[in-house]
This record gives sequence, structure tokens and C-alpha cells, in this order.
Amino acid sequence: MALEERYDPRKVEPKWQKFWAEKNLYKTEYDDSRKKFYCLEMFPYPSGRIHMGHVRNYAIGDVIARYKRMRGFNVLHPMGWDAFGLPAENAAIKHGVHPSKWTYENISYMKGQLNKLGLSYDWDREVTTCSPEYYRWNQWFFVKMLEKGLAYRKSSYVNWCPSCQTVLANEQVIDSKCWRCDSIVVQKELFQWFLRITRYAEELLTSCDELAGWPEKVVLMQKNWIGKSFGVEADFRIEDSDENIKIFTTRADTLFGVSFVCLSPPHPLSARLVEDKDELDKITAQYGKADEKMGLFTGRYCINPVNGERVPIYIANFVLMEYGTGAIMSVPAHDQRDFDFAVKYDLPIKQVIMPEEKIVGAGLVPAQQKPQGVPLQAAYEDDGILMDSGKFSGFASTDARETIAKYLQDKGAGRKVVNYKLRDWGISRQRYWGTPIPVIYCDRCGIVPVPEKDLPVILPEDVRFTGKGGSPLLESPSFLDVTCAVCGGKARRETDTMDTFVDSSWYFIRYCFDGKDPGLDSKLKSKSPELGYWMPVDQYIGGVEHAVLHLLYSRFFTRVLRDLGIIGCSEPFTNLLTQGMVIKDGAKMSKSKGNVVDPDYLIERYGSDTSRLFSLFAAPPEKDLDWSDKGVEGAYRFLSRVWNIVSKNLEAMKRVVSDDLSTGDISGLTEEGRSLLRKTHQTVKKVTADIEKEYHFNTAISALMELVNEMTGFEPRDEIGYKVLRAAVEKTLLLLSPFTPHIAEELWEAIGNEPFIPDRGWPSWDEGLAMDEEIELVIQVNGKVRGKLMIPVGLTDDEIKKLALGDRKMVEFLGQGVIRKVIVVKGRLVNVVVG
RNA sequence: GCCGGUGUGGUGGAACUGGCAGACGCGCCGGACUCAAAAUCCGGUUGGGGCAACCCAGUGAGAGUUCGAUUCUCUCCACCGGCACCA
Repeated sequence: MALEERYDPRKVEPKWQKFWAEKNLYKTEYDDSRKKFYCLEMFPYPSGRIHMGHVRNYAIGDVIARYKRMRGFNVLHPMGWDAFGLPAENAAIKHGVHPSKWTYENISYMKGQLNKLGLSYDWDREVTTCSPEYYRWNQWFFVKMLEKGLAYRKSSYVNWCPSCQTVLANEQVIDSKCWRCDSIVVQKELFQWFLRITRYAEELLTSCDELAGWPEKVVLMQKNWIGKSFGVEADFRIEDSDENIKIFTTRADTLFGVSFVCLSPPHPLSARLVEDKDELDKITAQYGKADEKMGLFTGRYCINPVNGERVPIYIANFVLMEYGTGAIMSVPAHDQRDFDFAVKYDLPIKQVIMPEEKIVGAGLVPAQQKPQGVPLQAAYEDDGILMDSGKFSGFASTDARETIAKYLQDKGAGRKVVNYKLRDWGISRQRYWGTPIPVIYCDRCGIVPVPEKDLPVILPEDVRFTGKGGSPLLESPSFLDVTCAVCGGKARRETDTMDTFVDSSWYFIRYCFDGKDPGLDSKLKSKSPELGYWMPVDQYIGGVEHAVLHLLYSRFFTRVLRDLGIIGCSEPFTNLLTQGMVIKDGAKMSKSKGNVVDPDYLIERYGSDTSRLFSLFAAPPEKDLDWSDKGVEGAYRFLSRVWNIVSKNLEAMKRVVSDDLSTGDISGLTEEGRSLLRKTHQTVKKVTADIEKEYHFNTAISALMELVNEMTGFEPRDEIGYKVLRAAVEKTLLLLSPFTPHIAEELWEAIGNEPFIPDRGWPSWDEGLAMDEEIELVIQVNGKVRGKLMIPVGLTDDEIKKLALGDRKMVEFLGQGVIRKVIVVKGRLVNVVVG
């Protein structure tokens, strides 16, 4: 086969893409006699076109998938579309295109882009979350969760994005702003569907420790998000009443310093205790606003259970209803927030903890001899020694927390409790383009789940997108009016749709089935061999922005499906790689910054092999990648050099085979030949190690560049010389193939091999051939390099020592003093300590 | 504020378990080819000193441990990320 003289990816790449697609070479079959490897990249939202972040993400995943395949694994490497979401609906409002049309057109275009990148997906498993075949399972899981009490409806204050006209989950509010559109989020009271993720809070937290293959940073973020804290629930009896205010505190040791109690505005007692409803409304309007602390005195008092003190009850805008009991005790001396509040409303500040240093410095000071007359300038929030705390004075904070908790418990006025920051996951969205929540409301029967036989509840097509007046589903009678599944009477359908994070919480499970499998229906409802085989995902790759959101929801969903008896594992992702952002000119690529690089342009100009190679070479995957147009040219230059070596030596190489080189007979080789052969084996070893060790592709590629540099300078003079060259070229192409599959395939074929490299297996190296014949010994005197010496490998420490001390240059240095010590590091250096 | 991370040439980044700092790429400088340029190829490239062999300094700053520290410990500085009335 002839080879073009110049490397032209525009001719090479389409040829191989066509070859792979026509033979469906990346199709994966379930085969439990083989070792499996499930390699998954986060699927994209079909926004219209892919961006460089996708190129990087998918290039990383493709290298891993191809590498594992060459290592003999049965690799599952699927792709799909996170296809529900607001942009489609906004496009409908703005341009009058139906969200479905807009979405499917985008998918079609983006699929073409992914294929142009030469990614090794099994498209038969493609998942599109907006198709009824997919979202019917969201609905089925929802109904199951309803049965198990894991889905429920309640009225609560929720995060409302005025621009998106919908609620947001806590995880979707970033800095008080909407994660999608950056609008300021407000609090609004609404009836909402929730998934009881808190039921799994403890398990999600403790099994964090099993996530050994995740970046520690992400595990830590999950732990912090779940936010477990130990504390005490204490009862403050309301004066002239039988009722108690239950407060939650982690600082039972400060109970004697309580000077007031605060209720959250939505707390049920707030409305009962406050007489002036206008004032209560005012403070309720300020609920959740971070800027200023505001309070309202109820005129009522309650009794501190530890000392019987009478303390005023306030309503305070900063007290959260959703955490703890919705009521707090306020200790201004030891909590800065309470301190600020006390100063503002002129409430007493009573110090009950003193810093430990005072006591250490002056011996044990009785609590009565407290420091006098120095008012606190700020709250003292650290632990210390209790003072003015009755019989607990003199206790250390840590001990006092235990002892006081026990005291309250014995009195029946409190108990030890555990609290989590994690809240239940609100999934209702007041938008059209999402999974309909499969529930109907009947005047007689109340909330009725849609029976399984009526699933899926399909999104109606006959809707209008005006952008006003809430969800278009509210205006669709064909959707809205139903008969009750229980009594047959008139009923109304739920018009809220599900958060799209529901879709992505289990898509990795759906991939485990061949898209055309007719038995799918029963397989998703009970334990199937496919799920047992493929799950969990061995390697998951995506952006760190989902550290809590998607990754936490997926961990939750996997457990729910486990408890439904569908899946055997609890953790969905064994190993997680969070890739860095793509940066250009010091900022994340974005339209507004005008620093975007268009993948289409890049592929057209340099080819996808070059695009992939650069994004893998410029930085290790977990770090941010600094885009450089010059760097891309460098990658292209490198591939051209590989091409040129092959095209220059094509005919001579085709006449030889390289097989017998590894048997050890290298006596006929020149010095250069031996060197190249050694470098070849060293490179196979190095590239393998770099991929295995945390997927450091950048150093793997640099090793390949070194090998190619040596090949460029090598001039074979005889048959055995060409054998060496051919061996070097073949190994290079095999090693290169996960990174740049098209050019590898083209050159592989050109030198006379059968195409489809992935089936050839990963190359091996010969430890003997990889070994250096001699090494450079570094000679140090007192830790400074003073000389270098070439020595043969395999010498003993004593021999090395003798050689080093006998070196001509050493003699001068050693004249200066007495040798105190000689340290020999095998194969590296000798350090002579002279004093 | 709390938690976590990072800091290495002009630049992106290398450096196994504490053992030659700066691999590889980019840029720059010099050379070859060319009427010339582009492309390509070859050589050089941490800073300072020296004709040179070499010498000195050097991984954000300062200390410490060690024969030896980019790597381990402590303090500080700068930047980045997460959380933030979570009681």
C-alpha cells in the first residue's frame, strides 16, 4: 500500500471512522466469561455543539477505554444525552421550535461531532433521557419510591429562581444564585415533591470511606455536604403554658449562658406566640436573607432547663426552619451570631466558658474568681473551662457536653441527637421539558399514583410556549384531565416535572443493557445478570462541578435500586477522575470572554488525532489545561514526524519482520541499533506505567516523543537495522493508538499489518532489553555534585565506592579533609561526607 | 470565618519510596536548505561569574529534621476551589 508523502488527517480520519462504524467494531456484548471494564464519561447536555471541555473529557475516557480493551478487558464504553432541561424550553419560547425538535437536532449534530473525534463508543446503547422509553423508568422508580415512603409531598420554603420560574434544590443554589442562570434565588412557600435522601444520610456518609478510588477532595465535599453533627435537643418550657420549645445545640456546655431563645419565622409556635401578625409577616419576609439579623420579641418567656432561668423568646430571621428543630438557644458570649443579635437588641451577654490558658497560667482558678469588668468584644467560640455554671463549673467543655447531656436526659428535659445538614431532595419543577411526575389528584381519593400499566405518562405535544403564566402543561386539557385510577371519578394530573438530575442519577444503569434487548422491561425491575456483570462503573470521568450534585444523587439512587432488589452494589462509581477546566488567556473558555476554541475548526484544520493529543499532553487530566494554539501545532508536528519516518522507510521496512528481535540475539546490531531497541522497550514500560499510575498521559506522550526523536536520528544500514526500526515503529503505533487512533491505524496498515489495532493487544517489553548497559554515577561531596562517572550496571556497593573514590577529580576534593562517611545509593549516586 | 488544594525557567509542565532540579512541548537564539520567505531539519537555551576546565546561587518566604529536601515537619505570604447564619 502506498502512503501519501504528507500527513493529511482529512484523508486519514474519515477513512477509519467509516471502517469502524460500518463493521460496528466498538459494539460490546455481555460475556461473563471475560473480565469486564466499565468506562464512563459524564454524558453531555445537548446544547447544540460540543466544546473543548467535552473534547478533553471524552479524549481522556477514550484513551482509558481503548487501553483497557487492548489489555484484554471486555470494555463497556457508552454515550448518551442528558436531554431534558431548560435551554430547550427557552429556545421554544424564543424561536417557536418545539423543545423536542430542538433537542433531537442538537443531538444529531453533536453525535456527528463526537464521531469525528474517533471515540470508541458502542452506540447501540445510546440513551436519550427525553425519550419516553427512558423517562418511563424515572416514573416507575418514582412510584416505587412512593410506595416505600421515599417520595412524599409537603409544603415548605423552597429556593425559587424568578428567571427560570421554577424551584431549585439546595445543591443547585450557588452563592444564593441559580446554578444555571445566576439569578438571585428567593424563598417561596410551595407544595413540592421530595425524595427522602436523608433516610440514607448515615449510609452515604459512612460509606464515603469506601470511596478509595475517588479524589479525596470530592469525598470531603460530600462529607461536608451531608454535614453530620452531634448535639443535644433540650426542652425550654414556655412560661404559662404546657408547651415546650425544643432547641438543638452542639454546645450543651454553654447552656448556663443562654440569654434568649429564637424561633425560626415559619416555626409553628411563631404564629401562636406572636400577637402582632403584621410584625410577624415583616420578619417572615426577611427570612433567609443573609445581610442583616433581625428579631422580634414575642413578649413571652421560657425556662432554661438547667438552671430554671427565665429567658425571653424571640423570632429571628436567621434561624433556619429546615435544620435541627427550627429553634435555637442563644448564647451571645460564645456564639458570634448571638453576640451580634444581643448587641443590637440590648440583651445580656453572660460568659460561662473561659479560655483554658488562664488556668494553665495561674493554676486552677475557682469559677467564682472570674475575670471582672472586662466586657467581651466578641464571642469566645472555642472550648475552655466552664464558669458560673452551677455544679458544672470547672468542667472542661468536652466533658461538660457529655455530662450536661446526661443530666438533661435524666431530668427528661433533653436527649442526645444527631443532625445532618443534608435535606431531602426537592424534585418538583414547574416546567414543561422534563419527566412528568406520575401522580394524579382526586377530590375523593387524594394523591393517587399512576398505575404501572398506564406508564409512561407522556409529555403532551399540544402545548404552547409563551414564557408566561407558569408551566405550559397547565394549559393542556388533554394532559390535565384524567379519571381517577381508584374511584373512576374526575381527577387532575400533576403538572410539575422532575428535576433533570433524576435522569442522570441512574443512566449508567440503563447503559448496561443493549438498546435493542426485548427483555429490557423485566430486566430493569429485578436483578439481571447484565447489571451484576457491568456494575459498578470502574472508571467515571467528568467535571468536578458535580462533586456533590450528580454524584451524591447517583449514590442515593443506586442504594434505592439496591433496596428495590434491582442491583447488587451500593456504590455506582468505583474510581472517579475529575478533570480540570480548559483555560485560555487565564480564564475558563466562555462566549462572554471571547476565548473559545471551536472543536469543529480545530478538527478541520489539524484533525482529531492532533486535537486529542494536545489536550492529553498539555497537562495531567486532573489539572486545569492551559490552551495554546502553538502547542496544538507542536502536537501536529509530532504526528507528522511519525508519519515521515514511516513514509521514508516504508519499502525497506515492509521487507522485514521484527518478531525475532525479542528473542535476545542482538549481536549483529550497531551501537545505535542497540540503543534504539533499548529505548523502545523502555518506552513501552514507561508508557504502560504512566497510564496505569493515575492516567498521567502527558508523561506517557512525552516518553513517546523521546522515542520518536531517537528514531528520527537513526539510520538503518542493513536488514537488522530495519528490523530494529520496524520494531520501534510498531510499538510506537500500538502505544500511540489509544491517544491517536486514526494515524496509528493508517500507518499500521501501511507497513503491511492487518487493520484494527485494538484487537492486537497491548505491547509488552523485555526487561533485559530495556536495561541500560551502563549508568551515570553521580559523585557528591557533602551533598554537592562534584563529578559524574559512567559505570557498568550490577556493581556492588564496595566496587562503586572504590570507583568513586578513585576518580581523578575526587582526589582533589578529598585532600581537603577526612572522609567521615560514604553513602552509596544503588544505580544512582555516591555521597562522600568530608569533615 | 471554616475546610481543602496549589506555588518549580520566558511559558505549559517533568522529577520513582528523601538521591543529578528543569524530561517533553511551546517560545526564543544560532545554523543548514532557499534568490528570499514559509515549511522542514540540526544545534543551543535556569540566572550570575569565568577564555576555559569549572565556580556560585536557585523549586513562594523563613526556620527545622537529614550525609542529602521540589519531596518530610513547623511558621508566614500569595493565589485557587468548596461551604457559609447548619446553632
